[in-house]
Amino acid sequence: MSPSERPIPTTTVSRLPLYLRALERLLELGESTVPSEKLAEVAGVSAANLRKDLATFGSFGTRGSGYDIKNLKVRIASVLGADTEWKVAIAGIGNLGLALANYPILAGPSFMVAALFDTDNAKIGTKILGMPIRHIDEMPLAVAEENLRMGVITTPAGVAQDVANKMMSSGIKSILNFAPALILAGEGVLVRNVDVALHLLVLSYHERSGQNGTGLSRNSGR
Amino acid sequence: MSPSERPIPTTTVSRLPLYLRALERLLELGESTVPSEKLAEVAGVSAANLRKDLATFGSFGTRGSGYDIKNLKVRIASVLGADTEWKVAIAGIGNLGLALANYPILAGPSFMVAALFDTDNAKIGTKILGMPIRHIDEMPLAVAEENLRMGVITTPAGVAQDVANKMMSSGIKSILNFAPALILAGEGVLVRNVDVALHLLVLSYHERSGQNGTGLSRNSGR
DNA sequence: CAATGTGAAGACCTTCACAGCC
DNA sequence: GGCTGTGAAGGTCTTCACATTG
Repeated sequence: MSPSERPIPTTTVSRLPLYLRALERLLELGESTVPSEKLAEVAGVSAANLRKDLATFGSFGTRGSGYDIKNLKVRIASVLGADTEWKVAIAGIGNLGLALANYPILAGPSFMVAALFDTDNAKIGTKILGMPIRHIDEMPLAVAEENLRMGVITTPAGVAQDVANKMMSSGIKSILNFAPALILAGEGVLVRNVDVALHLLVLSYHERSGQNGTGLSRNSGR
Repeated sequence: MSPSERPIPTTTVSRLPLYLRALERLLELGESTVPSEKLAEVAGVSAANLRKDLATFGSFGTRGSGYDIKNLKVRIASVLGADTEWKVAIAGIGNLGLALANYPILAGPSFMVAALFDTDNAKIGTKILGMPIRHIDEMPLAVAEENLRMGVITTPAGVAQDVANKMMSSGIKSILNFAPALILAGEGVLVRNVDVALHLLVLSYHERSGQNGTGLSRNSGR
């Protein structure tokens, strides 16, 4: 448990998960070592950018041969906190909430869906994956008792801010918001918006104004 | 149909949908005009940033009173192409694909789910929202015949690139990828990754390294 | 000799601050 | 007077290019 490294630029942080993915793919392909050029290509960034990113928290390449994949993977995972298991709460158990509760990655080593909340009395008490759907008013207690650290909002837009407020006042500082609504976050709280409509509008601009993409895939990060 | 304005920086494009959202909220509140200061606050950006963004494609504020909300909304919608209806195809009709097919925004004025694809014979032929689930091999034909312009990938990671390739070779140039996989895009193709795991990893870093957020909500864009 | 790590340069983006307009 | 639109300044991020190292 490395407590706190030197602060890393947000642009870099948003690319680290990409590198993790790329490293995983390379491992699957049976590689054990990789030069920045290749890793950058798989991740969809420039080699210089990749090296600068890695340099912000250490230097663990070998000149002449590149990076040891397993080693780098462990290192990045540690920086990101992916070596810990974070307990995630989902609020709003409709189609999307259900889909996410069953999402494979959320069942991976780093994240675990540990609580489900809704306000619909017809749903409360029902069990999903062995977990009962609880009323959202029970959130403060549940967060404290079960050490829930992240919240996912999959409610309708109208109540998204209320739900976010409830999460924040319960002590949750990291929120992933799927509701098509702008969320005002409190001090020290990080909200990542995964707003499908917003993404589609960016794609819409791309369609409207002809092809101007570089061909590289970009993440919603930032 | 304004054909092609002067190119707009991607950072600006990724904020325009936020402004659209903010303007909608202000309209609901009964406002009809708004100064940059207020609009920026609702959208979660700085006032100067907002004004610079708008300046990239025109100038339609009124000094002394601000912006006419309806007018600005129409203007931004036009720049983004949100005044057109884009037909969206969804590939991978599992929990997540189903949830998105039923997603309210996709039923809004700008986007319309017009085709569903899968490879599971048990699902093919089944109707969702009146639409049959078709085999993914029918995609090239469907894209051409029905003028599908955007693709949403909600398949397992393992086949995501194959599905993306199929979309691209069918002529789709705008892809929203929900699969936890890196997608290599062709020339002129824009892929937006909505990778839940990637977002959670960024949140994980935030948790790990203590509160360093500004309190402002940021979108996945870029 | 191949490939990293990194100053320096360059590109891009945001903020500042104010002239100009309603 | 209030507020936009915008040059100029300030920051931040990315790319370049190369000295350095295994």
